[in-house]
Amino acid sequence: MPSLENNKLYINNSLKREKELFVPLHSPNVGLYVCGPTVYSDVHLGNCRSFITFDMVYRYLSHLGYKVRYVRNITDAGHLENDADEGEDKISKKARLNDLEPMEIVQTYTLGFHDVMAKFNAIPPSIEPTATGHIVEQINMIEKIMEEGFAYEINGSVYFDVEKYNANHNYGVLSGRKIEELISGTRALDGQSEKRSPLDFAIWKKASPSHIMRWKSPWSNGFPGWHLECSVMSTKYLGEQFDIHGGGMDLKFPHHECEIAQNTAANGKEAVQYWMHGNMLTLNGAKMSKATGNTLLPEELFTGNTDKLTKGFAPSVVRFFMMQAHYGSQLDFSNDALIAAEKGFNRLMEAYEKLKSLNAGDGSSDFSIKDWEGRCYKAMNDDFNTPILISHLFEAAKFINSCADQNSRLKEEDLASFKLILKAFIFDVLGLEEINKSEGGNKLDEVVKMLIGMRAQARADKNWALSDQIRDQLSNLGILLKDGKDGTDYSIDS
RNA sequence: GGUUCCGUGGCCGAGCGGCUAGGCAGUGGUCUGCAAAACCAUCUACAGCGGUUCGAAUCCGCUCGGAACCUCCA
Repeated sequence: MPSLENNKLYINNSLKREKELFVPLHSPNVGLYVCGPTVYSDVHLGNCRSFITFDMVYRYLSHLGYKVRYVRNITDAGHLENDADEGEDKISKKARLNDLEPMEIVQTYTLGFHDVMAKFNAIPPSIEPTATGHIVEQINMIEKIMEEGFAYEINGSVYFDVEKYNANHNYGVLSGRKIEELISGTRALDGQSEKRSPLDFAIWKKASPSHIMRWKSPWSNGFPGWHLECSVMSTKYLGEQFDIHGGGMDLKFPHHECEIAQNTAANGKEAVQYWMHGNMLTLNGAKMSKATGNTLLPEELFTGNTDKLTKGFAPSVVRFFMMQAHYGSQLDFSNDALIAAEKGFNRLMEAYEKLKSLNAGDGSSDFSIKDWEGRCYKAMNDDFNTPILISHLFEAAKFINSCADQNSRLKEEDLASFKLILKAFIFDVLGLEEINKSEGGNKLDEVVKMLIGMRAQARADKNWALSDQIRDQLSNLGILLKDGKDGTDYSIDS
């Protein structure tokens, strides 16, 4: 493993639109902020891809030896449903419709989110702050932005003055949008707006009488604008300047653009060094979206209980499927692709299992572990190129199989480091998990081994009828026997 | 309409000027009592048309097709 000083990690910085050498502000400490979910309904698989992507990023940075403070928020207020003026807070609305406390909604879906993340083997962030837990800080930031002259109050609401900000700063640095085009492209200039410009966005909204979620502020009883919470919480926990900010591609504009404006307006400098954007998971060629019903819930995926799938898939298989594509590329979800991924995943895991019981050969090795390790790091250092890493893992699998068939060999010390490196990349970095062979506990394993023993005897007696019967009946149960040179192994179809 | 991006073999997906990943599926072998697994070998590509270059899937232009964002979204 390369040392922190020697490792050269390149990150595709969305802000610069090019790969840049990653140099943390305060190495070995790294600050990572990722936009979390709005907890007003179940997370779908598209949401999960983003979080799994940044889980991988967090894992790799940690693996390299960085001390990462990983902050991912829970949006539990302030997320308006539509245009800022008429919009209702999503959580507030859901609570009103179901006659529940907003915090009941928040609790339900936060727990659901955590449950799904755990199934995907995502490591919880170091800090998971909520918007409602940081109202005071948000009010403070609004005051600061106002003091700097980049926001104005009208009727108890406070708006960020985009045009004023743009006079000395660049509103559009991230998204590549030009303010003039934004103005001309704005629809619904129906004169209802109290904002000075349609581009301005709310950082504090006065609550309408029906709005349940409200807090006292110098301007009104109201609630914070959605974009504000991320600026506030990232600043609070990671400082006015920090290393990496991640999120889905769809958040680039306006959310991230507004975050940049807020931070810069309040603190006079850009907060984020490297912006990373995960691309969309599509279904039938279009982005997953609750609004259109084009979604897949993790639960449907695990159980196969949906007409979009022919069977259920283990969370690790789905994770592996996602890792086979680069995080920056759009990925289309399909049953066929999942089945192919599952087979590949199983092959990789079986090779890893084989490696555990591999014997070292004497003399030299037929495979340069050191070179191979270098290639693995090179792939990950090139903007977290997990598909390339996986291709190297399959190369390793091929070699393991060859050793198991005694066509190749590996000397003692190489074998030891091979095991360590492969384990690190499969489990620590990619975050995959072995699908438990013996779901019914160890007893199933023992029973299968017993049957394998009986079959071996039958084969020795040339009792093919019996040996095939054992094999076929196990096969019908989804237990596949695999005859190798050193006896019989088995795998269980999920 | 504007902004960002993409079109790779039967399918999924890397590569982003020369060395033409990987997985799944296919084909031919080896092994095996047979089969599966495993191993070895192997066939299908770079949307179209121009241009730059000694050389392009990779750069430039145009055409066609698709996506995300410009309302909420991971």
